[in-house]
Amino acid sequence: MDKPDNITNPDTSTEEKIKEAARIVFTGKGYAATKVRDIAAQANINQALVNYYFRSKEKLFDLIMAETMKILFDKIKPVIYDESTTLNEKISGIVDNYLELLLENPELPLFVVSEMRSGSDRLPKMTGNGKLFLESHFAKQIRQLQAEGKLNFHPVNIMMNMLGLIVFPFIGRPLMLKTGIVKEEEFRKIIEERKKLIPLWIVSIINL
Amino acid sequence: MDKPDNITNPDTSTEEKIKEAARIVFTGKGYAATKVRDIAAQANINQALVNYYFRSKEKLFDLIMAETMKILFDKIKPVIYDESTTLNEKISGIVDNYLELLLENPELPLFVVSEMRSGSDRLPKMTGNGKLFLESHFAKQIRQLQAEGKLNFHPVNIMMNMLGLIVFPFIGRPLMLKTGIVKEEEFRKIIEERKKLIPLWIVSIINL
DNA sequence: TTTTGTTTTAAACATTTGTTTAATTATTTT
DNA sequence: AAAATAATTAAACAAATGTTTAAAACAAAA
Repeated sequence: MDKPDNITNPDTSTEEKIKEAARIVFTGKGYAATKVRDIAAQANINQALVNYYFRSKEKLFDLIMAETMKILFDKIKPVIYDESTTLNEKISGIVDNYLELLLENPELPLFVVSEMRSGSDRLPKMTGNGKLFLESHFAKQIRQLQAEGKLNFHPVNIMMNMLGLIVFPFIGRPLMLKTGIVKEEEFRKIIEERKKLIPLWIVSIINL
Repeated sequence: MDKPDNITNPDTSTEEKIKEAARIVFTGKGYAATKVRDIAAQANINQALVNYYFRSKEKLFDLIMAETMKILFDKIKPVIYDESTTLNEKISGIVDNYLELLLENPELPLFVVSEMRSGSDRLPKMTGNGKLFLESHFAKQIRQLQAEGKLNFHPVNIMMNMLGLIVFPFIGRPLMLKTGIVKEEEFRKIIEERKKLIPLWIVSIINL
């Protein structure tokens, strides 16, 4: 019988253990606050192995960041490029997919935006992703809406609102917990509730 | 005649210069990425003076963070405690006040939430601020709404949505600029537009 | 003016932290 | 089994970074 945790199994290989540990520590604390020693400790391996497998802290970070961005974009790409669905269906799809993903990875939004500060270097090329969105069927449907005069504001507001409503609870979660405005147990329930509500809200906003 | 930039003028005193420089660098890059040397350079003073006036990087940071939180809370306190205004008026007041403040200080939201990560220590007591909000007239009016059965979801959603709609554009700004979804020049115009729109959106959401 | 106290400076210091090295152990190849 | 290659380790290294020091410059008081 095959050992499921064989050395050849990439999921338990040292390289993969380091990547997974790096993902956890980087997304939890950000690049600057993360020490290579933290990653080694999290992975339960010798510190030198981090450099042995990934050359440098920065290279490892770039890898994690690129993978993270890919996860985020892959999650909506099929939805926004689907030419067979209505705008409303796409909105529901985006909300569902993202809230599900974020419930599993609550630190992702804060991780991405904190590393994307104005003056920051070490940023992956994002222009491609921007184009990818602007050329989507979703974007086309919004432009359509605007062309028909059914939109009373700048179309980018739709994007801002949707992302804001989806993502903000996760970004503000530590703060809301800290201030006692929300309790830990309620949070998940509230997010589940929002899965149904946000699409209604967005549509209501569009048709205002 | 008095010199406006006299040595006794607290605005140009060394201590104040350091504080202002620290505010700029901390809010721009976060605690971990900020070097004491960065602050000294930004303030055009000798590095040792930072420790001379503020003892340690951490003490200086705590001061800046506390002042920042105070600015943020002072900005809405008069609005949410005003017993003579309607809920809708309060919403408009909050949106106006915050968007105005954030147009002047676009990095504030990202600064606050990045330093408030789940596992982070070095956080100011926030329970007081939470109470401050929950005891406000604004919170009372929302509970009232709920008691009358006019609210079809958890009341905290109102808070999440309002803050999300106000704050997210500033949090996502670097990313949106980077992806090319928004151009620098449009941003301010869009925010100005949102001053009128967000209150409408919130009210529409509440009454859904 | 002399003295005293405060502010500023350059340098040194100690610690943290990313990276490298050289030796050891484990695995693969011949 | 022997040789070669790869993975792992503990230690060392070098650069960075927060903090301290001791002297100099400056201002205030006597």
